[in-house]
Amino acid sequence: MSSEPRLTPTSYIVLGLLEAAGEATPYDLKRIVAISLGNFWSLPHAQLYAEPVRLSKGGYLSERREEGGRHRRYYRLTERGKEVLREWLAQPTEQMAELRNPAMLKIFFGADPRQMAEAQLPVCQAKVTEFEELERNIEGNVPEGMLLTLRIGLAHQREWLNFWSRMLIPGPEPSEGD
Amino acid sequence: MSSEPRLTPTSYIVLGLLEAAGEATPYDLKRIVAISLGNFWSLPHAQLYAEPVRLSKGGYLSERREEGGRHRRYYRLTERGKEVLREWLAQPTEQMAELRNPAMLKIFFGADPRQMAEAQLPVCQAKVTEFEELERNIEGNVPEGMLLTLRIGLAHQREWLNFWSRMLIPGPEPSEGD
DNA sequence: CCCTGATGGTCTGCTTCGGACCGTGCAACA
DNA sequence: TGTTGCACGGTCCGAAGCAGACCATCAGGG
Repeated sequence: MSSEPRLTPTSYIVLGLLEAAGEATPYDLKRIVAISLGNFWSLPHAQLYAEPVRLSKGGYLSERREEGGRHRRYYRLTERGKEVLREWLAQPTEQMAELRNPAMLKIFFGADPRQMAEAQLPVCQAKVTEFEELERNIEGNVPEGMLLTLRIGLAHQREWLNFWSRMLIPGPEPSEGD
Repeated sequence: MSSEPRLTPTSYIVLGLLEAAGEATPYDLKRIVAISLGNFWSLPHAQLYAEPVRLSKGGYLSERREEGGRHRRYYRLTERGKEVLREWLAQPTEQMAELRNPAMLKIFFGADPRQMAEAQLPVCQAKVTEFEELERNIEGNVPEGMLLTLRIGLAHQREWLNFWSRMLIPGPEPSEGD
């Protein structure tokens, strides 16, 4: 009864989504991810097809197949699945996020911050706006946790916006030669 | 120069580090990463051994081997390596960072924010302190880009600190004793 | 001279990534 | 009324990244 396949973050994402959805196909999961979780934890859609297979084998999910044209797979949590999800949720973690921004990496190695800012600012601004709208739309009719994640996401996005904006302020000459 | 291996972020990290270092062994790179870049873009040390091999094959690095006991490999940028690095640095990118904080993921799926905050706060606080010290120590004697990345890293870390602190403020009761 | 621990390096198995590619059915339109 | 195109739903694969066990060299002290 111990670890058959080990459970990774991806596993818990699938479990978590299925708990909320009740029963769903990978395609459903894919769409849900696209409008929610994907904002801060993206994954290739192929994993949402592969992972449930692994989880079924481990007894965490039950599977039901459609007979008709597209043999859709419907997945649902088993008791065991619910249990491991509950345990995971109750287990605090000290792991922290990394920044991993490609533009930042370039700056670290000496790229021109202004040039990066010019590319980053528009997308960054768009993200902020998007998140703000999203927040307004979901406030009140969505679990508290999702709101919190959106808010912290927004806070970070604003921090980036701030950073990139500052890069563009025509400040003390970018001294070519000193 | 046939079958080029494609250049990934990891590749550019190695190239970038080598440009600064001149010549270095993977072990050198590993130590450099540990105290600088690793703060916001970590990688398993094994990659710092594997990647230079790939890069050498592609003609981006030259390799010199020690004769003695540990056949250390010393790497150095070739002209070609310098060139692709320069190109990469000059190329702005719109890609943005993801948040990917495991604690946040749990909260998204309904975990108790306070409980997570209790685990996150101490490490988070420690990071902030560490970064602040680091900033004081390197200010002035390090390339501008590295300072900038440290500063934005610090800003984000503070944002997290803020977030987790707020979670702990004894606010509208979620029942404490159950 | 052996033990221990730091230094320096290799290997392996699995997960994740990215994207190409494949059927099915519907809808536009010639 | 067929054909074409495209959105939907899904599969597959190779390459890159991750985690961590493990190995090999060397120095110093008992």
